[in-house]
Formats: sequence, C-alpha cells, structure tokens
Amino acid sequence: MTGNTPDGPTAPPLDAGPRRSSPATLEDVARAAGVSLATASRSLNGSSRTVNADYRSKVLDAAARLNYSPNLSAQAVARGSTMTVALVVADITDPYFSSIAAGVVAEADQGRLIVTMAATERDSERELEIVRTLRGQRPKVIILAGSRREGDPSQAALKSELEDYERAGGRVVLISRNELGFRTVQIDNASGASALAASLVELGYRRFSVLTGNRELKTAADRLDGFTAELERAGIRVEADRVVQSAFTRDGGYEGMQTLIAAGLQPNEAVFAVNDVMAVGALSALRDAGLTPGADVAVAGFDDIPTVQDVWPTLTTVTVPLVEVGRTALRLALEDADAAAVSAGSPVATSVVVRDSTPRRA
Amino acid sequence: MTGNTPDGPTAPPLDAGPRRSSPATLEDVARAAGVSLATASRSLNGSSRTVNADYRSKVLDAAARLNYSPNLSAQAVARGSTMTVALVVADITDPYFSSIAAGVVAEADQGRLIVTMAATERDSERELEIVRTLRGQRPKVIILAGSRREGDPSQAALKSELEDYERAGGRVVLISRNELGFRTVQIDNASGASALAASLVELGYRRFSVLTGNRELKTAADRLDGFTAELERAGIRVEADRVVQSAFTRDGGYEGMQTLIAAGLQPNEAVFAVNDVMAVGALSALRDAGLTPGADVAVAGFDDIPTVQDVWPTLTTVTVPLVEVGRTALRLALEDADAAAVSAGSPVATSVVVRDSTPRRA
DNA sequence: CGCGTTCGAGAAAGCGCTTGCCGATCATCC
DNA sequence: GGATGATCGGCAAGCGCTTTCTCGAACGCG
Repeated sequence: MTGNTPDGPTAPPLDAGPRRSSPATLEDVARAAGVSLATASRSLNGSSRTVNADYRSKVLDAAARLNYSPNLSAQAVARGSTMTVALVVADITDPYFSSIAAGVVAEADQGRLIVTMAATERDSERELEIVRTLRGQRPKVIILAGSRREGDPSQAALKSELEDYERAGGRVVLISRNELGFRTVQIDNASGASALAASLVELGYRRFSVLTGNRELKTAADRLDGFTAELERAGIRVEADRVVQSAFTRDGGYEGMQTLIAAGLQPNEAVFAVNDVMAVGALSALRDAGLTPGADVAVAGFDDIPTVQDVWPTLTTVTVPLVEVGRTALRLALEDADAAAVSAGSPVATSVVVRDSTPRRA
Repeated sequence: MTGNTPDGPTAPPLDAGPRRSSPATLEDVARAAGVSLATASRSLNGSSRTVNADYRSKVLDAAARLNYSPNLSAQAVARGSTMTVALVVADITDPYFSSIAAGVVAEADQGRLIVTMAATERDSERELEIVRTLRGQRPKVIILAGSRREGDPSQAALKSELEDYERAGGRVVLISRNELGFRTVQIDNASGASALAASLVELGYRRFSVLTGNRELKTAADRLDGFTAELERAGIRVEADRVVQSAFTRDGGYEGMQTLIAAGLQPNEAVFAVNDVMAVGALSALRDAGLTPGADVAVAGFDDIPTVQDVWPTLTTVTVPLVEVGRTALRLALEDADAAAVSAGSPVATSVVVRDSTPRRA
C-alpha cells in the first residue's frame, strides 16, 4: 500500500499538505535491522525462544531509532487476546466509583494493561447493553461496579452474557455483589453497618432512622439489614416509617432527609444514610431546613469517601478502602481460578470512624 | 485452528472441563448465511456499497443467531484505525477530572467510541510516559486534561510526541492549556477570576489573599492573574506575602491556608483559592484552627465541582461546566480541521456563583 | 570423522476483518 | 437487438502482528 522501496525508510510522498506519516511497523524494524520479521518479533517481546544477542540488540536499536511502538490491535488479533480491562461503573462523578476506578487504573498500569471505561448511569438496561457492546472489545477482564439490582429482569440476561464471556476465556469481577456467581470483591457491608450501629448506641443514641437507597440494590439492603440487626440485638427497633427509601445518590439523600424532616424528627435521633453521598445530601437538607446537623440530629454514612472529611460537621462513617477495592478487583481477575477461589472468600475489612456528625449524647 | 467442519457451527470439542468457546467470527456468519465473507462484512457495517436486501437480511439473521459481535481489534487492523479515545487526567478521584471524564465518556458512547483512561498522578514525566505508551493503542483521539506545567523540561518532548501522533492522523485535544499549539478547550480562567474579584469587591471585601497552586501550572497562573488584575483595576493590591503557593490539591489548599493563618489573618479578609478542591481544604484548615469560614474569613474557589454545594458554608465559586468541557473536547477532536479552528476560538463560558462562604460585608 | 543433537533464523501460515478489483447479471438506450 | 452501463457477489490481497515449522549450521560424542 505504501509502496516502500525495498530498503530504507518510507519515502515521503510528494503531495503537499501536512505529511501523514504512519508509524513504523515491525517490518520496518526488521528491515532496518537486517533480520526477518520473526526474529524482530521475538527480540522485542522476549518470547519463549531465545534470540542471538547480536541480532537482538540490532533489532532493539532499530526499534529505538525508528521510534517503533507495536500496534496493540495487531498484536491482539495475532495473539487472540487483548490487554484490555473494561471497567463498568454507575457514575464516574460519584466519588465512590471514581475511587474504585483510580484503584483499577493504578493496578492496571503496573501490568501494562489498558483500562476502558463505561458508565451505566445507574440503569441496568444500559448496563446490559454496555456489557454486550464490550464483547467487541474482547477485553481480558470485565469489572462491574455497582448498579446491579436484585430481581431485575435484565439480571438473567446479564448473567448469561457474562457467562458466555467467561466461557470465551474472559474474566469477570463484580464489586460488592456476589449474587451472580462470579468472582467478587466482597465488601463487608452487613458487619460494617452493624459495627456502626454498635458505635452509635455506645455514643448514647437510642432512636434511629435510615435513609436507604433503592431497596433492590444489594449493597443498600445489606447495609440496612446489618444496621437494624445490630440495633435489635441492643433491643432497639427502628420503626418502618423511619426507613425511607430514595435514590442511591446525593440528591436521593437530600430528598430522603426532607421526607424524614417532614414526618417529624425526634430528639436525639441518629440518621444512618447507607452511603456517604446520600449522607452528604442529608446534611444539606438539614441545613436548608434550618437545622444543625450533629447538634440537632446526628448523621452517619458509609464508604468514607474523601469529601466527608471536609463537610461540616465531618461525617461519621464506615471506612471502605475503595482504591484498594479497585486494585483488588483487578488482581482477583488476573489470578487463576483456584487462587481466586481463596482470595474471593475474604471480604475487605471495613471500620467505623466516628467524627463530628455524631457527637456523644450525655 | 478450531478445525470447523465446512458447514454448521463449531463442533464442541470432546475434552472435558469448562468448554472454551470462542466467539463467532465473521466467517461463521458468512457460512451460516451462505454468502461470502465480503458480502457478510458489507451487510453488517453498511459500507459504501449496497448489498441486496435478501442477502443482507440473511446475514443479519445469521449474525443475530450466532450472537456475533465483530472483533474490534481485527477491524482496527484491517481499517488501519481504531475507535478509541484516550483520556489522560491527573487524578481520577479529583472531582474536576472525574467530571470531565464523565463528559468524555458520555459523548463517546454516542459515537460508538471506546474511551481508555490513564492517570498521570500530576507528574509530567509520567504524563510523557503515558502518552508514549498510548501510541501502541493507536487511538483516534488523545485528550489531555491538566498537569501540564510551563517551562517543564519534558514539555518539549511531549510536544514532539504529540506532533508525531497528529502527523500519523491522530487528534490531540488539550483541556485548558493552549501552550502547546493543539486543539484546545479553552476555559476562560482569567476573566472568570476577574469576575469573581469584582463580585467580592462588590460584596464589600477589600483585603485579599490567594491560595495558588503550583505557579507553573498555566491554569493556576491565569486565575491568579485575572484575579489580581481586576483588583488592581479597583485600586486594591494584594501583598506578595498574601499569595501562597502550594499543591493544586485539597491538601495543598489545607496547607496553604495554614500558612496564611500562621502569618496572621486580617479582619474581613477574603481568600481566593484557585480551585475548589483547594478551597475545600482551606475551609477545613480554618475550622481546624478554630475559625469559622464565612464569618471570620471569606473563602472563594473556582470550578464549581459538585461537592461545594454540600460543604458548609456553601462555597462561592466560578462555575465551569466541566462535564460539558469533556463533551466539547471530544467533539472538537472529531471535527475537521477548519471547523475545529473556529470552535476552538471561543472559550467555554464561566460565571460566578455567590454562596455562603462570602457573606456581604456591612 | 561421521552421526545425532541442538540451536536458532527465516519462511509462511495464520488471526479476523476490510476493500480493490473482476466479472456476471440485468436493465437501459438508440 | 446488440452495445453500454450500472449493480452487486465473491475472490483475494492486504492490515501488522505471532507462532509453527522447516532447515541449515554448529556442536558434542564415541
């Protein structure tokens, strides 16, 4: 196509305009080094076969001189597999997901992997569609974070799609939702929430409300359950009408808190929002209603996203090492089946951090 | 390799274990539809050539039946170009960048493009390295957000790297830093900062400090300049020792404010942090020092990242439509040269939003 | 010194797809 | 009614790599 002369680099075309020079190919390198394509390939990617040191360094030199960089797509086609990790999140701007993404990206570039991103916008139809589209990419790994719902009609379709993908040699890792039967980075939602409940009780709280996300969201459900279970153990019941369900987002938290306020706040009440972004929304709702979070009503969240240390009052929450979760997800994907079976067993540890939003009650 | 029988789908291998079934290839589809490879290809990607409706629907049927999904790598190799957009940011967890990323991703999936992410961790050596690595991907577009510094030694290398890339047909878009001579999404930093200064003056402030990021960061410098320029126009000078330079991050803002506090705050002073994450850090520093932001000292930021509406006091800042900036970046990349020349001319508009962190001074 | 090995370079056959070209078919035109 | 296009399948040549296989050369051994 380029009609190279048999030796020497590509002759520049004669036409005017910005010369469009394609990057050097392996063939260019081989020719420049005076070796065959095969030898060039072997020298560059250190295959199982050894290459005479002389040739090897000739190739390396030529490659450097020509500024050669292997065409990843071509490699993928030839090898039959890519170096791509596909990360699917609900919402990139949500600190929960961006922290996880940061972990995945950090881990990926230690393994010369490329990560591609897609956002479901919290829509599971969309998630399914994205996973379907992903097939074309033939990624080595698919990491799914968030947005899965129990009993969702597209759940089954997703599952079979992912199974097909694994059958073709791909690896699926789910973050914090093991319902589908794939490798999972477990976050200990239930016991984290229990520990939080225990801390709040210890701080002197006796009346509770909870702002829960969409109830079918496994994560939300687990946190709610863990929380109430511990309270029950302490002999405290949280009234059904004090559990309000709203979107799993900042605005959801805001609205949920409004509902709670409208229904009437109790003295010395503590509100548990099942995640930090909701908790932050709740704080704002309180303030907009003229109340002082912390003093008038305590608020606690879950996740320990970076911003909660900068809101006022600083938020009591349950720490989840999100960046580490992202890294772990990728590592888990790369392990072979038996090792993965082991590591998938132990959920990542959470721990409660008490801050100003839940002052001790006398 | 798979040793298919000449007709019918791949025969299942006889060995045990989880059967590894590779995805259907175009050849499978063609065979199933009883047409040639060429016809199958043309029916599926509606090339310039038309194909008889009968054949076409046969192919489409077969493709659906076999759950065919084209191998993007193979397409890339055959076509000589990918559908990939490479996005490189400083830090994925920073809301500034994650908002931009969200915009890029949103725009990308309207164009069936794939976006890959990399993080420089605010290190320009690393940025250069990443861009170099990117070459292997042969992305259609490279979008660079943040982390470029003036007079950086690797600047020249980066530039030539990017030029090579454009010469090979790629498109580079820079976000908010046009120093390199590529397409740029301009953010009107200087005039946004000027407008902010004007608003603060109008609110009654007369003494100012600024928390600026690394001074070589073009964005930081422009904002600082715009701010002081407007103040000078109003006859106000900001003392050199009231301009403190620290990292362009939340922690940088925190430390910067500590420095300011140590040097002694003036009554009715307003502190301008050149971006919101720094401003948020500054708020926390104030509080940790026992001061009340807003009441004791006013604080303003820049960017209007989502969280600043949830901190207390809510932050006065300059709105930058970050998600839109991301979308624009990608659109700009896809336009042809002359159209791009036009659209690159107009910076995205910013506007100041006054919130509680800068109450009116009597 | 002859023979079996081993080593390692290179030719070539893919990988899954696109596309230029050829030629068969059929409608159209004077 | 024969020539002239236009239309559209299919063949096959790529795209830039990897990897199997072939085969010559170098080496070791008795």
